[in-house]
Amino acid sequence: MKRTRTGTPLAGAALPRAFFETDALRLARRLLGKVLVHASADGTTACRLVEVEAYRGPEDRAAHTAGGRRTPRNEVMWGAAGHLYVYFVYGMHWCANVVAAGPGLPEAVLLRAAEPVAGIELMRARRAAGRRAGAPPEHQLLRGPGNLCAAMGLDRGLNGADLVAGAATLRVLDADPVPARAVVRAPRVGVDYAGEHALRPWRLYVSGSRAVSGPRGA
DNA sequence: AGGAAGATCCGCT
DNA sequence: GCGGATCTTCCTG
Repeated sequence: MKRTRTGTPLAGAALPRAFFETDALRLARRLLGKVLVHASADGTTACRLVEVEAYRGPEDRAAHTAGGRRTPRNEVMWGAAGHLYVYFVYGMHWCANVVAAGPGLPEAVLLRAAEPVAGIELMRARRAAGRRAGAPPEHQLLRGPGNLCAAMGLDRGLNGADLVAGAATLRVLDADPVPARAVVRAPRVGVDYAGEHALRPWRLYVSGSRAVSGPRGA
């Protein structure tokens, strides 16, 4: 079994469809600590999820599907659970979500931050591409949704990709769950436009992880 | 057809 | 803490 220096195993079983078929808030909680693996042509990268956010269907004004809006961009959110929803923001960043719930229920979990588990050199190379900034320390390679996508090589080509069946390009591997005492719930980041919905504590992160982005209050 | 806003990141003050 | 970069998507007219 391959282990990293943080001790996270890269040998967990790929999680089945049923794991994803629940509402986004529950899925967000379940995803903490799990390992996302991307086997690309350039090599394999894997990371342990430490920060996620739930986006919950038509009623959630912070979600792309607020008010039941269904567009080409958010189409994947309306489909079956266990697929990847990737979109482009601010003219330069990709963001990746795991689709939750079932067809017709547009819920998803935004992947905000993770710790490197495998393929760290490839992550560094991807982060360095098209950038003039110096090399970030290891714990910042996957810090923030845009950085996570960059390091993991997630972009438009993976929008709609199945995390459970079909080509095994992307998988979520089982790993030790994060104990309740280590889970912090906080308001979501960057959704001030959603009014009072922005205050809902649907951002979950692992207490103490240096990879967590944004405000890290007690 | 046009324009405004965006689930961000980085560097500088 | 603030603003600039940068461009797709979606809504309006």
